[in-house]
Amino acid sequence: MAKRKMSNPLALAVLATIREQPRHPYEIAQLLRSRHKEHSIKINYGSLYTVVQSLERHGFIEAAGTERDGRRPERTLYSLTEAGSAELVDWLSELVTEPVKEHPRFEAALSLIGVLPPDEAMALLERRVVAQDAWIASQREELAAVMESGVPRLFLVESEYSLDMRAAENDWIRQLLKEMADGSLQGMDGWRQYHATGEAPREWQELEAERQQD
Amino acid sequence: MAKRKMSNPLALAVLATIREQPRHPYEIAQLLRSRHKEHSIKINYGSLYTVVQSLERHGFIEAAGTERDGRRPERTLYSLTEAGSAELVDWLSELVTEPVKEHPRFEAALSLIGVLPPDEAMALLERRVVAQDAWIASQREELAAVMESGVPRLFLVESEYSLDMRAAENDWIRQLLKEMADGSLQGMDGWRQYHATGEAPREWQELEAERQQD
DNA sequence: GTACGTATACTCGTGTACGAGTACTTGCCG
DNA sequence: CGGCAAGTACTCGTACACGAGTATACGTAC
Repeated sequence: MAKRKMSNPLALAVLATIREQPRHPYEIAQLLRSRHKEHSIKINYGSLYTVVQSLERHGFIEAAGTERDGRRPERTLYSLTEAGSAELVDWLSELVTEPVKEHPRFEAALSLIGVLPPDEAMALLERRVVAQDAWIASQREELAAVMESGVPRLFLVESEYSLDMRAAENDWIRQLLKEMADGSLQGMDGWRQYHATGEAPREWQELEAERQQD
Repeated sequence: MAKRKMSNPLALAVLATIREQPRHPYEIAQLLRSRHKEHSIKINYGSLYTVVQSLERHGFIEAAGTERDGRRPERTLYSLTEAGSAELVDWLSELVTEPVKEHPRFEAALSLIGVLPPDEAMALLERRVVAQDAWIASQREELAAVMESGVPRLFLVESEYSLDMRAAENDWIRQLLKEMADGSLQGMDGWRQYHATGEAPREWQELEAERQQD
């Protein structure tokens, strides 16, 4: 499949808000923030204007005149083109359907965790769990308050998703810590030995040699 | 806390491999790939050389001479500096401890899912679940094979993490689909009405007006 | 009426990711 | 032994993210 012309999900959000009615960039940012979308989509002014220009260059939006509020600077209103409407639905459908390989920083950290001594690593993982439990609790309260105010859950699914995935991660880490502590995670002995002596266990070196043969 | 000088986790991986012994960039890429780190850390030649140059500029690594293999081009070996060693441990510790706000594309898609008609959205989510179940199953087999070959689980935790988080996401989506289907997800009626009439339900418009007052 | 803080609206220089390319060597197969 | 494909080693031009800044208007408080 051909690559998409746009890559930043902020572009998708811009298309979605313009689809409702023509808008100018600053207003789009305000609207996305008032809907608390900044938690799921990065919203920076620099990126926003770059994205708007790129959407226009690709024919997904077009200038639909200017307006002004009092004696403030004029601002350009953008409206959605037919191509833009199609791109919005097509790209959104693709993102809903196709899992994308992301590279979370925690996953990168896990892949290098052997660099840290075992006890140190476990202490840090415990701190992560505690910090994340606190964040999860406070976000659940905030979410409950927003639902209390009448916002339908349909508009909060991404926040629920984020929260539940963080909770799932913490469950996973607790299980990992348990297996590290009771030694059932294979490799714990070698890990300790490596940090005690500075030498990788012989069987690790042999494994590495084998893998580089592939 | 001051911002880090490096931002790309690939830099962390470079530091970790150079810490074992001095290496040249192309070899670092080969080594990371032989260890299957490309699943958790993006490895592109262009990025790699940029990251190596940046690490050198910040004093985390330094050129430690050149070598050549036959009549191939000479290549520069890099070794870790004391600052680099400290940065490796400090940055890795931070990534293990501190949850980072990421913006997965699926979360962005969820935040705009109302743009799609409900039945269409549900069908797409079902396809995602199916595709991801298949990926999870095939990755579990691959993981089992790698462990069968003797690689300790310590070197596979990031793959286990990735798999288990994908499985957790699928469980979450199945639950969401259930609540969408039985109507217990608040907002389903309004969502259907919106796509049937093209008009947002009155109570949604009133809510939005309130929220923009904040 | 003035001062000042906040809002509105946007820009630009810098840093960086990276894809596709370059140049040459080596090894394998016919 | 020669041709060719793959490997080795790296580069560069382009695209874009974005932080911190700019300029001006407006509203509030004294």
